[in-house]
Amino acid sequence: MESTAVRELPSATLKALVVDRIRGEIVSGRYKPGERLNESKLAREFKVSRIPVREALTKLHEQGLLMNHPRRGMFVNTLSEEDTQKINSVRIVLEAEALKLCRAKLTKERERHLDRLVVGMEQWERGSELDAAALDLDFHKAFWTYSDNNYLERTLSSLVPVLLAHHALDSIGHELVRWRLNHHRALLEVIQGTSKQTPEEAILVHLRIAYNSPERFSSLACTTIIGQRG
Amino acid sequence: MESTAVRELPSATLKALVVDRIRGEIVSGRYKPGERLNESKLAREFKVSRIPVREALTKLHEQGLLMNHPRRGMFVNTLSEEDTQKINSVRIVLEAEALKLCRAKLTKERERHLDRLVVGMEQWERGSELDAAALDLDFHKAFWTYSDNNYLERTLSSLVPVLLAHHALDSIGHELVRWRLNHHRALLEVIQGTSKQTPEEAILVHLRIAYNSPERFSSLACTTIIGQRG
DNA sequence: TCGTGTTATCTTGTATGCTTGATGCGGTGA
DNA sequence: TCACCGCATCAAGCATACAAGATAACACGA
Repeated sequence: MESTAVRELPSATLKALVVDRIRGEIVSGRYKPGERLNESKLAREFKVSRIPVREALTKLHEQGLLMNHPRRGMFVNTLSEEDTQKINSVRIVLEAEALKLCRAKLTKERERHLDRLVVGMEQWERGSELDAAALDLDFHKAFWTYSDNNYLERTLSSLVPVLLAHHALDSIGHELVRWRLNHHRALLEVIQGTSKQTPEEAILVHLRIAYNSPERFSSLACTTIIGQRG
Repeated sequence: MESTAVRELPSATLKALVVDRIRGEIVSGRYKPGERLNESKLAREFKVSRIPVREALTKLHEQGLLMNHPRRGMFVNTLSEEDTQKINSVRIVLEAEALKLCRAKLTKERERHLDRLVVGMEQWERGSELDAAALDLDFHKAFWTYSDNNYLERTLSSLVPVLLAHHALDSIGHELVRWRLNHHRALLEVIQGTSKQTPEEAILVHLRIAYNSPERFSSLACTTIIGQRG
């Protein structure tokens, strides 16, 4: 257990370092869903006291990566199929909104930046799935930012990364990852206004590449029953 | 300074009590926007150690009620006009979605509950503005819950209460508060499907009662310029 | 008089030790 | 044999103590 102590790069605060470290362990799969995280044990492991660890755990809890069983401890959150669908259902609404706003506020510079990100993804070859997830997230975060509404951005940032933390993209296979990465070109076309799809359609198609029924807990799943009012 | 110690009602954890207490002080306006909150001072005031206070502050920070200037302390967040508009712009999208879902998942029992809440608001007479805000929030939280998507509910819960924490309803006058409370009947009719308004229209009208241009940073503000695609 | 460097002091960040509540095991009785 | 009660054990919650960064005031020099 010669786990590198956390003090290496002297950064702002130990808490932040521990947060990054633990998140990394979860995302990379070393801490598995359902596993219990012991404060003292982590403190010994990271060579810090329990306080920064404790605060890091509560932060990750707020972000939804951990479950808290009071006076019992923190557990790595296990995301059920329904949870994933519910998150994606909210995501559809918010990302569609972000696409519209990004389209309305687009500048040449922003367009170039988004294009660079898309090209980067199209050039992805046989890299690791983790890299793919990172590239994916980079693009999404970029157009969230370009919505010019930082609350929209913040909301999406607190919602979406959890999905990627559970290896959602691992199991869908290499060619699907490839397809998904390429599909960001379609999103960019929506932003540029050169697409025939509505933002809702585009983001729905985009999510369907990696998930089953991502719209299941959204109003899109109800409109056929209820009528076209919504 | 005879501030009641916090140990009165023996609840789950001191941290939770301190969170509620501080949030109350902010909402009630005793801690003013921009004011600095001193850990030690609060600890003495509440007769607890700094740890629960510290953790409470970080929690309120995550919720957006406080700003954190690292190694400097926590400050009561000051919400600009733009911030309010940005939050409301996200809120429109999410609450419209919640209305649609609630409509699709409506049961007799839920309908009765929502109706009771509306009646309660219609009977509000010359109570304090704080009570009005509480009633308001109760109704909204109810139909968030009835969307049957707890992630949608959580997202709204992390976004909306901040608005009410800054006396947004104080300055709009008694008759406007009355009007706003009564307008929840319109939202209920949307949920019941007996309204001629779309959910988006209804929630937009609803927010316009208390706020200026709540849609300013949403796609609704862009459609007239960009076209009817969105 | 103004600007800069130094220091005093305050406050957050971190460490360690104690308390309390929860869990699980073993013993006892039916 | 099974159910229930008590006790040992352990980890989270909390308190106290220490360290380090930041601010602001003051003094000194230009």
